[in-house]
Amino acid sequence: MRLSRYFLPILRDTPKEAEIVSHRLMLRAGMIRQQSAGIYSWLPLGLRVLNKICAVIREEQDRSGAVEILMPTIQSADLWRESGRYEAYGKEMLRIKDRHERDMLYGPTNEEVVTDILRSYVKSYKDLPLNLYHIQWKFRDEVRPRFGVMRGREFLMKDAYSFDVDQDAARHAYNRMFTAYLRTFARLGLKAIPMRADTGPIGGDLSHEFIVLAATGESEVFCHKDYLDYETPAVDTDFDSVEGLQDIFAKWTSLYAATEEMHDKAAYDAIPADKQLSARGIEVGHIFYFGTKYSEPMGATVQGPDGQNLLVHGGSYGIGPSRLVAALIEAGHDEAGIVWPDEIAPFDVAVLNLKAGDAATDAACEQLYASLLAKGYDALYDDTDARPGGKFATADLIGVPWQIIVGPKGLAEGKVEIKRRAGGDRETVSLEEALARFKGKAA
RNA sequence: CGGAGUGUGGCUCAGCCUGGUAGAGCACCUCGUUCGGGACGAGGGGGUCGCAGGUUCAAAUCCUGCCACUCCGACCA
Repeated sequence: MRLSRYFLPILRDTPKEAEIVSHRLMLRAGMIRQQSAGIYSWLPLGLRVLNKICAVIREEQDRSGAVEILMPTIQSADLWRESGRYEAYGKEMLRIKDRHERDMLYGPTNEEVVTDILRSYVKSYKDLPLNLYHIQWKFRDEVRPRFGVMRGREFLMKDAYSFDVDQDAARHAYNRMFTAYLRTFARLGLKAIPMRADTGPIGGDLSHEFIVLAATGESEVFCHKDYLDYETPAVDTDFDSVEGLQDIFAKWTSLYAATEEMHDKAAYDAIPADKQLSARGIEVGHIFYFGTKYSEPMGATVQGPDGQNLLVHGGSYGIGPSRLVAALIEAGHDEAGIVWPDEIAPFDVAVLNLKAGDAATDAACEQLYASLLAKGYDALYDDTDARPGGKFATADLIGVPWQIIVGPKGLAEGKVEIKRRAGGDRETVSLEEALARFKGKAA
């Protein structure tokens, strides 16, 4: 992308409403624009990051055996009356009427819709297990939205729904998502610790929140320090192995870890003092097993081998990609701006032309830029006539992991500079070497 | 929903107390000089002062009501 043709509205001043660092940086880097309390437009840079996060989530959901669908944002109140939640949900649910005065709502979650899909098509135990997920915008009319996209009213959510013939099978489905979540957050460069959680209005008796430790987290959390050193389940994890996944689950739940609501002071005090970890945390994922809570009132059954109708056992599993953008910034930033994990950065590499208009620097930059594109990189070419200092500041602010700095002085000796965003290490190399250094995105 | 604030050009803010017909910096446009860590000079464009009503010869400024947004708390798969 040529910066001169892109839409990147960088702000030099920090908008006054932003209190926490992720919100400030998202506004300054031109990633989002607030349209209303807790409701945001995603600008090109923000959308790139959001899409990259979704791509990682999709890969790990697919790997675990979940199947992607897409359900609507607007739902009929009738389904929610069936489950009993139309009355139970409260003012957080945005209720609307269509032109025929029919009660509709903007979905805060999708258990009812997905259960309706399941009961309509799935009639045999042979069709289970099944896990359907989608990535869709949700709306919850929070009393007090805050912290930018960290706690918005409208937010993107990946929600998966598992269906199984009995509790044991559902337990395995739960472990699959548990494992997929460990892998997803690790790939995003986050240390997310599963903690026993309250099940809230969704109900059920098995639930974990995945918490990222961050100074600006919304809740207080307590856990055993050893979790920080636990290894992420491998890429070749067998998601069909009941024992294998149960082992992973057992290991990752063996030590104490709880949020404030579930905190057991006695159990925490029993941890050796040097292993106690009390910190603030951001909830980035939440998984539930809720049994027949929805299948029973909504009549979702399959026929078993003996011809009997069995109520389907369900679970639901959520990750908030839009909140993750903020969580990643909270976890990765410095004075100059955002430091993304390489896989999530909006651009892989930037070419900074320090003197646009100079024939030699233009030619070298064009060559580098074309080469990077040909090798599959998301490359950003700053071909504007901005001051060099501004170019450095912009590239650092938006967090481009690799920056190739091309100016007339260095070029006179055939040299360019390669800078690593994280840590700021710089290296002067020949133009040829810079070209060779970036071998291809897959490599 | 309780408490506290804020609304003035795209952004950050001054002006309000003590009414007199709107300013600064950044950003933007033009020209020139520049260009290796957010340049400089000259010229220029852009504002229903959140909205409505009231007081007054006169309202960004005073009064009333409303709206929006922010922060603290309660709330929150």
